[in-house]
Amino acid sequence: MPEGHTIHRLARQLGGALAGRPVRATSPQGRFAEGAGLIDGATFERADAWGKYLFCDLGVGEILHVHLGLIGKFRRREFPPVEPTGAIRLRLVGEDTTWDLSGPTRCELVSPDEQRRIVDRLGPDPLRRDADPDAARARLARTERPIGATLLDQSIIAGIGNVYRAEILFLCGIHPARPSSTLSDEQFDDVWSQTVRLLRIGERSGRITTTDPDEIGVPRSRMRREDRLYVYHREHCRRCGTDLRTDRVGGRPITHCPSCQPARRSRPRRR
DNA sequence: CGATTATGATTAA
DNA sequence: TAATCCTAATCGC
Repeated sequence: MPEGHTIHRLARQLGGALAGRPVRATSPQGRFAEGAGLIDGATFERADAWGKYLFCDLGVGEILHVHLGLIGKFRRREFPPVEPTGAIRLRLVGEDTTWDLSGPTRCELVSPDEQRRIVDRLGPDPLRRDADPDAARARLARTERPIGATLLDQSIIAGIGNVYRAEILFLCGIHPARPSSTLSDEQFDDVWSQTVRLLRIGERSGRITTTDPDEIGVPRSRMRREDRLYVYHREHCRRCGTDLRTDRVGGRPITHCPSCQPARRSRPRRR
């Protein structure tokens, strides 16, 4: 679940459900008991997402920082709350909603200074209005690291994860091993605009869909799981049927289509 | 019932 | 690069 779109969606949902209202905070599992105690009874001011990082201001000075990592979930539960099942690090109960956080890599209270330090380490977030793609363009222009690796680097662009990087490179017709610095300006523009487009769809729908409904012949909302992606976790290219290839790039597996994303002479392949 | 897996990131080596 | 952390669903025996 958790790439940038998940966190932005979550920030919006938490804000919508809790902003301006008092919340009760507990740590049923016990591992965030102290922090929960400090925000218990406070008024939830706002939730904000930067890439995959979530910040909740409860007006107590320190700010709640949550990072879901690979397996974390922050789910809405039934109200009034019932005894949770499983390991719930943090439970927030508003006036009419219940939220359970499990499995985060980070759940902590940070000072505004620490928050600033975290955000300063991040590249532009394609889901934020103020995002400046030129900062990312400049970074990519001066590194030979493969584009497959730099797209995962949160200090260059914040919010892309393993599914989106594979799908973005597919849609742009770029081989994952291509040195970042060799992308043309047009290719960078294509990468950026596809990223913005796809993350927005993901934020709106709550799931990652990258395929074109017209190409699939089914509305996005009714697509089956195997129709939603072109290459990620697939054996054959959803567009051309070619046998896909999976390599390790940037320490994680990435699948690409040798036909749609040729290694050399690569050119964006448009529909 | 144990092993495996997952859309992440940091630390150690 | 590898080890490590966090949890729950799924799969094989």
